[in-house]
Amino acid sequence: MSIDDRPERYPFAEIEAKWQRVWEESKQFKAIEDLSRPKFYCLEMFPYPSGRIHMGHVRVYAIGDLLARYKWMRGFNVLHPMGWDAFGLPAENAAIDNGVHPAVWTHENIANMRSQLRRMGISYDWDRELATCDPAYYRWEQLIFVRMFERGLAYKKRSTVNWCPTCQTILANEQVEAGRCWRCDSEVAAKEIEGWFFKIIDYAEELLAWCDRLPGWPERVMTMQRNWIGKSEGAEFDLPVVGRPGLTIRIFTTRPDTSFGMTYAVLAPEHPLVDALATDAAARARVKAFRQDVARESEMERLAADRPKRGLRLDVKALNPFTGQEIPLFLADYVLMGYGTGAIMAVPGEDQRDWDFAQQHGLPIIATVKRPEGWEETQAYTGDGVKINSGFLDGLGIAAAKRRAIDWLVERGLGEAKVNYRLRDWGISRQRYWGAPIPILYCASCGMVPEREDRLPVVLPEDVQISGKGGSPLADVAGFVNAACPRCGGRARRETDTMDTFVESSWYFLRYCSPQFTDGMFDSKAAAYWMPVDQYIGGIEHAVLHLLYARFYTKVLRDLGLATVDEPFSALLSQGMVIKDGAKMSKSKGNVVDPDELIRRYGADTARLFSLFAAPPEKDLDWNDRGVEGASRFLNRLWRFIHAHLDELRAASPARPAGLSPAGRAFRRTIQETIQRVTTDIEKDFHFNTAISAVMELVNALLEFERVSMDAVSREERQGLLRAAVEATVLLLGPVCPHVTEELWAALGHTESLFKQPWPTPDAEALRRQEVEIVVQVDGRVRGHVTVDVSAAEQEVQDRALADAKVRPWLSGREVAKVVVVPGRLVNVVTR
RNA sequence: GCGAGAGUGGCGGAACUGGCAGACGCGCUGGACUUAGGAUCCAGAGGGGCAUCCCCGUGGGGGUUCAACUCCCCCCUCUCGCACCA
Repeated sequence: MSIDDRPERYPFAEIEAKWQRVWEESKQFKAIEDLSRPKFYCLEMFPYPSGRIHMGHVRVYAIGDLLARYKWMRGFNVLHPMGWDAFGLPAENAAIDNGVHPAVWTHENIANMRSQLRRMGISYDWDRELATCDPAYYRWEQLIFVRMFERGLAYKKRSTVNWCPTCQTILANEQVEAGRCWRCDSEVAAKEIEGWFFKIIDYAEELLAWCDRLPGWPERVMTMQRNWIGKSEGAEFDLPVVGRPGLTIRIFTTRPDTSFGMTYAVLAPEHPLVDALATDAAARARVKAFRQDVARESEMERLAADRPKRGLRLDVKALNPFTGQEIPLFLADYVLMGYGTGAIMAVPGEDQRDWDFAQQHGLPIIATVKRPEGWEETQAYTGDGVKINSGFLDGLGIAAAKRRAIDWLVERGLGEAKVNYRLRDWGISRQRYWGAPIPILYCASCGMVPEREDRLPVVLPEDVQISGKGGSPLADVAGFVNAACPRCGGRARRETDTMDTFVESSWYFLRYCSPQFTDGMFDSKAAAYWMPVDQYIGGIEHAVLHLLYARFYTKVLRDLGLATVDEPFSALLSQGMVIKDGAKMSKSKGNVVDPDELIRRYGADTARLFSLFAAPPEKDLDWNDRGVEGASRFLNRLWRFIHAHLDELRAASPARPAGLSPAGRAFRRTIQETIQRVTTDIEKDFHFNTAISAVMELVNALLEFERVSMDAVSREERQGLLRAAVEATVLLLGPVCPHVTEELWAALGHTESLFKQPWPTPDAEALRRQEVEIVVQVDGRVRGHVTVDVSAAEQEVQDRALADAKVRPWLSGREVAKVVVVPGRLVNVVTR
């Protein structure tokens, strides 16, 4: 007999389909702007329509729905939308593999995933659904691109970029993980190419500053963003090249105080000045060979930071402006062209990398900071101390010496204070088809010209051959490429790169505020009402990718006069991965759980219950099929109980708080305590797992009370309390298991939806205890328990504890040195 | 290497502000019901000592305290992020 045929199971399939239909037909979760009510914008990261939802989706959408429904019940006007991050490479790959057009493939996948999500019974306002591949969506992104272009925030440059040979496109820095493509894991190569960039560096300072002003974000994510932005303060100044008047090398340092210890200087191998410095043919040949060497190596093995540093000594020397001494110049692979000025002063005494290099090349090392007592010169010293061997800086501390050194440079016109960021501008050009076209044209007479706003959108043509063989597929579409110049009307060529799909996901949360708006990106009134997102939920993998881009784009939109918020997401919940057997679910490992199968066998409510119960949301969730059984058993038990007692429950009148039996009073307190616990678990730190375990305890107590109360208490009291407990259980469990609870709510005789009920609040009177159990310890070990009146004086509690029969033997023959009384908790008797 | 986080039963995980470690669930053991049990119900259960009772236990070592999973110091292990960023 198969599991599915068990007659004991409640009819979840029927119930779930029924309530999904009811909610949809009544448009129960439709969000309408209403200034008289507090709003709550609950958003989960929208999915890429890959074809099927996976367990990670089940988890994140279960979390989001719990919060959304909870907030509904708390009286908030909730916006809870869903849509599709619909542009992207997999659609193109599917086209290459199966000959299906990316648009067709994408729309089929959306239809399939939409129906899967509907079967989960999530409280979305489906009327706000959007897909980013819709021209009605990306036209606004193109408009913003034009505005950014006009302000210099979008620009084109030739540069060395990250090239994914498999995806055949540029990647942004954020999309390279340890030298590999974030999507396909191929090794990324350096390639010199022209591409479009967004000037995110202009916002580096503000993005960093707000990292301290978003208390609703996990510290972990903020730390990652701070590190990614990588602000460093220091100075930039010129080193004159000896014997070459007018020729100087600009360097950046965070330690201008160590300038007197500069014993050589280093340029990045690709530094543009190298050609001017290597004058004769032999020197040029050496430089060329060295560059090739470095290029080959850095492609092969750049992961090991501790590999030996390679260097090439140039024939020319530079001048240390602080000491007036000549110092050798090197090319070395440990200096990067992409950071600072691509050249450094080397201070081996106080920088470990310079120290390593100096050791390998026999270069002098000078200490410019006094070492602590017992310091052995086996490595660079990077700690604090007093300046030595540093001319006018001697005797100063490091911080003061930095300021003095910068002043000195400024006075002589040699340099200035400078702030650098690790963050680079966001490369958004993709040499691929399935993305939003960049609305730029190239005209022989006018040059680079943005498309006229009244001609937007630049629609992505559908009749395209996708071969996957390099180059932008759009370049082969004559009808797309050849166009009239927006300025002079002459012949022009369209840009054939498309935008990074992270651009679409950088503003979809704004579009949800007014998804059908046709006069602009979004209706500013609607956005002013709904924004910012009050709770954003998504995976940690976007800690710097999407979450940094979205913050940047929101600030750009604000500065363009569109958005009214500084930050898009007030609070962020980063949920952990779903793993099984200790590993991330993947086809190759054969440990994939299919949500469809799960819902078919157990129902959506069970799938949601287990997803929320098995682990707190920020931790990885270890999927366990037996655990799902347990969740299912719990719902069945509740279902059976309510149906077995339906007549009693329906007939019951609320238990009167006064005149309850002691057992009844205790049970009533359990109910109220559960309400309290569940509420704080949800509100305080999203600990849904403990909230659910509290409800499970209530159900256990309910079954127990049902067993023992038959003879112990009056019929009226029993039925009233059973009803109170059952109603609390159903209400508290509603946001977790909405279908079965809605059905049970109706079965109890209610005619209005469970999700229109106010969230229960605990009765303070019932929570109050008359007696408390006090732990009695002797020398820190539990030896007994006494029950005392809550109002008992400390002395009385102490006397009772010392008199307790279990405690007394531990005191005989010992002298009581001290008694610690913690009111309401414990007594600790310290003996000598 | 730098930065962040985490180490608690056989497993997932609880434990408020320092106050009974192991809630809840899984698995396990025993029992009931049953033709049957992979359903359901009841009971048990960190490890050890025949045991009402006691000892030992939150990665390891030290410390503070009447009292430490929780606070402080040192060490070990694991996960994640960055990876020569001057």
